[in-house]
Amino acid sequence: MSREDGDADGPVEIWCAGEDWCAVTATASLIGKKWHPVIVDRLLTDGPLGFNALKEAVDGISSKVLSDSLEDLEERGIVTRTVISEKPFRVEYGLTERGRELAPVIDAMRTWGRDHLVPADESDR
Amino acid sequence: MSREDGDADGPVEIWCAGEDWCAVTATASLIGKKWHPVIVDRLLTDGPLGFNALKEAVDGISSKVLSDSLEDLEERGIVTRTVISEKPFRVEYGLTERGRELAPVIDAMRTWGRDHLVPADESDR
DNA sequence: GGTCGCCAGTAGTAAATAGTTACCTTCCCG
DNA sequence: CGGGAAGGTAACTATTTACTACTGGCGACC
Repeated sequence: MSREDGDADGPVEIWCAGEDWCAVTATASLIGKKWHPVIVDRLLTDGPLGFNALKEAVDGISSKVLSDSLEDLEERGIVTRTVISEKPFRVEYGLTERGRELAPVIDAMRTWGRDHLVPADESDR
Repeated sequence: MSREDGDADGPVEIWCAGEDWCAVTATASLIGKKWHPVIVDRLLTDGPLGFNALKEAVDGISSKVLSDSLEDLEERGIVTRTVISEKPFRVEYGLTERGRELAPVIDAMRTWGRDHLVPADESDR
């Protein structure tokens, strides 16, 4: 199962049903997936990571979901998967340019979260 | 079923499992729901809307999903549901201050989408 | 040369989310 | 009175996402 990169070097084709193209809907279909933003965030912060290192970094995700998510993100040209060594089989996940440009989105999310959400155990209610 | 507003006037309590609080994960759990960003976008753009007007604006969503989404967003203090008139029963959905502050996130999403995604029918492949 | 643990995942299944179709109630208009 | 708009709900199906386990290669230790 060699994940084909296909159109990873051009804009991803997504059609937003309805009268006109909707960038918000399209973007939501990419990062509106619970774990995708965190994965991208960790890759932005901690640079290229191996599978298990990324799993640790994301903290709470399962192997399967991470695997599926990475496959999805790779297909969409956001994440790169590089085989570093064959014999002691090692891979590294990183971001494409397109992925790195998601930084403002992730950052806006973090800012909003910091301002409007609180950890449950710190609450005074 | 009077949707209780509860903690709509304070930060929502969400705990990000693991060693430290993660604002990105928490925010993703709120807006990482396919339609939530678009709903917020439309409310930001077109101001307060009635149920069916919002359904038209979002273009593609079903009554059920819109209903569920609005309930969810209301519980989290992002959307307000105001009964405008009782006898010819009319409601209006709008954004709270917290909801309005999602604007930068939505905007970043729209910008990214415009730069990196294209409508399917415009593609040359 | 066995077995411990690290690395990179799969398999199978459960739970959540989204979508479909149908239907309900109250008004207002003609 | 009949039909349409507003604002949904109910029941069911389909799809997606998530979780618990487990596999299998390789290297290091003993």
